[in-house]
Amino acid sequence: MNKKRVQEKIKARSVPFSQTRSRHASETAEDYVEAVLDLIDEKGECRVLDLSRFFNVSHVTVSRIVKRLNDADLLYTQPYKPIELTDKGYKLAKKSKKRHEIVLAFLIKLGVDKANAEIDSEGIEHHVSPSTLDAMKKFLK
Amino acid sequence: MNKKRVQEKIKARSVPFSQTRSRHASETAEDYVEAVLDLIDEKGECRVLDLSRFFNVSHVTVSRIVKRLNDADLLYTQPYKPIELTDKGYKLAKKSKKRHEIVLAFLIKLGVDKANAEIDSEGIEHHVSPSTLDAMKKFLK
DNA sequence: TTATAAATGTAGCAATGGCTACGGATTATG
DNA sequence: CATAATCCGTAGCCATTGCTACATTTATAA
Repeated sequence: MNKKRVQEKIKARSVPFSQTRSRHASETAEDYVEAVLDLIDEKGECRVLDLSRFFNVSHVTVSRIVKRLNDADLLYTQPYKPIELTDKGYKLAKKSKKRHEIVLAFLIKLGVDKANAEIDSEGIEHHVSPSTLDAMKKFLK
Repeated sequence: MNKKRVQEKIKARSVPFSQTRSRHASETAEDYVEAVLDLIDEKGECRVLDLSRFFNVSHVTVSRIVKRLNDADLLYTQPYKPIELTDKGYKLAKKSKKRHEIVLAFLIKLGVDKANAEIDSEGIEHHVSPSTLDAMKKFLK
């Protein structure tokens, strides 16, 4: 096999990595809108400090990310006020939450203990294609 | 429920996120040593440009990461020379590769098409606890 | 109402992982 | 062996996500 051909073969294997990188980019947004949805559900409103506790990061980290997601029209925030979801953010949150629940239920049905299933599902949910999600749903039935 | 109790409840849910963040930190290292192992296997040696093609990133990105992994004693590199794995790097690579293969085989057996299984397994493999990996192995039998 | 506590914002630092542009080193080829 | 092609290093930019320290705003309580 000549050199060019080898290089093309190597390049061809890069697709999963490019995809994974692009999924990483949306992870934060998905986690945050999902958390906002949960927190509003559970305590009536969502504050910067609630998110900071929820993710176990400093309030500064949260506040910066919230600002960005506000600019991305995923949530709505004003200084010293509770955080709310936009329509776009709400839809994304619902979708992420659903996917997260399916992955968690899937792992548990697969035989994983609850503690590990909760940890792993959080990492895995962002890397599940519609095709894999379907397969998990079928397995659950 | 009083305020303190609510805050503790929220904080308790942060564990999966902390875990996921710490797993993210080792993702790059695992991907790189695994790639080095594969590339040495396939073309006899591993060069910066091979990795750059493999991951579809610039050679600069690769070169910086390679330097860091060299400092972390995972691989061995000298200017303008091929990259080799240290013992520590080799062990990590073998372990990652094995885990990656199991996740991929698992997804395929679950009914996911090969293309999506390859993409998803790359993202998922870094978020699979030993417990989940065991469950996948059992499913494969 | 005023003092304190709690919540949030801002400034600024570090590490990581993207990039382009440029130049030096090495290898291949005529 | 000289020149071209390829490989790789360095400088320096950006975005993201951590952090501490300090300032400001809002809420609570004396």
